[in-house]
Amino acid sequence: MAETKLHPVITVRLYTDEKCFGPGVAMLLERVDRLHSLRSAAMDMDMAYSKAWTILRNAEKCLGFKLISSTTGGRHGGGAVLTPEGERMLSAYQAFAREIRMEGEALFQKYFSELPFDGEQQ
Amino acid sequence: MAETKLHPVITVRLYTDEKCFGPGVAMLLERVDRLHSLRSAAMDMDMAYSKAWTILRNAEKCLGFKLISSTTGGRHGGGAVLTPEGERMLSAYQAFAREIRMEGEALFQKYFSELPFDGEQQ
DNA sequence: TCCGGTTGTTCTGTATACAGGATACCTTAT
DNA sequence: ATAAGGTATCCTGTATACAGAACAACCGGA
Repeated sequence: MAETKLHPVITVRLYTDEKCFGPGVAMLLERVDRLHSLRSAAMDMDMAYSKAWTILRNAEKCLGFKLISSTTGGRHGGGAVLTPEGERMLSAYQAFAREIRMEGEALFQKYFSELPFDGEQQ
Repeated sequence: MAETKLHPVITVRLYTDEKCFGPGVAMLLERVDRLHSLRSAAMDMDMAYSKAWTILRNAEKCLGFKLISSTTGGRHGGGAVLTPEGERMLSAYQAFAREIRMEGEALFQKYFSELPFDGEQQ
């Protein structure tokens, strides 16, 4: 019945009082860094611009500093790039999440390898 | 503005094709183990019995084996206890999640300690 | 002076999640 | 018999999340 083997999915979020940084913000920042536009970033994730904007605004408000720097108008209508703090935030989060997930794979073996999760006994 | 310091929250879920085991199921199982009743477990979590039942049913269907063993009727109306597989699943998940979270605390220090997340520069 | 393409912001309709009710069944004790 | 209390299941109203529309502001270039 199980086409894919049982495997762990580890989600990393950063909180203060409320949730302020998670996979969604990280994906957005990564795309803003690449595409220099919040609109393009949202489109690339099949996400409404308004939602992307709300997510980022909330993260910034909660963290207390700006993650992206935007300009409106001009040659191509404007755009957005990461602030220095946004860049550091993103790379720290990505490295952190990657290492945690690696650790997770190893620990999963440790705790779930000898369990009877192959014999489907219903 | 940030009353609580920035800190990581790490969520561990187990998937096959779909999500089948996460913090919710684990909390339910822990309470079933303690209270010998799914109804009491749900009440203890301020969760509707029907939702608890649905969550467990889904987890069992997805994993391919039963997590709890129920009896109906009798002296106290019936009850539920963990199957041997349910017990092993629960303790493996709890140990796994605990160790991942410990690891997460340490890695958070490593990646986020020297970052300028104290000076709120707006 | 208008056009183009982006940001900033709000609003609305909808889809999904969830709480809680309603009902049937089950078995021991009274 | 019947009461009691839990399991098993479905159904419904609501609340939250989200997609997408709508519109103003902005500014370099034609």
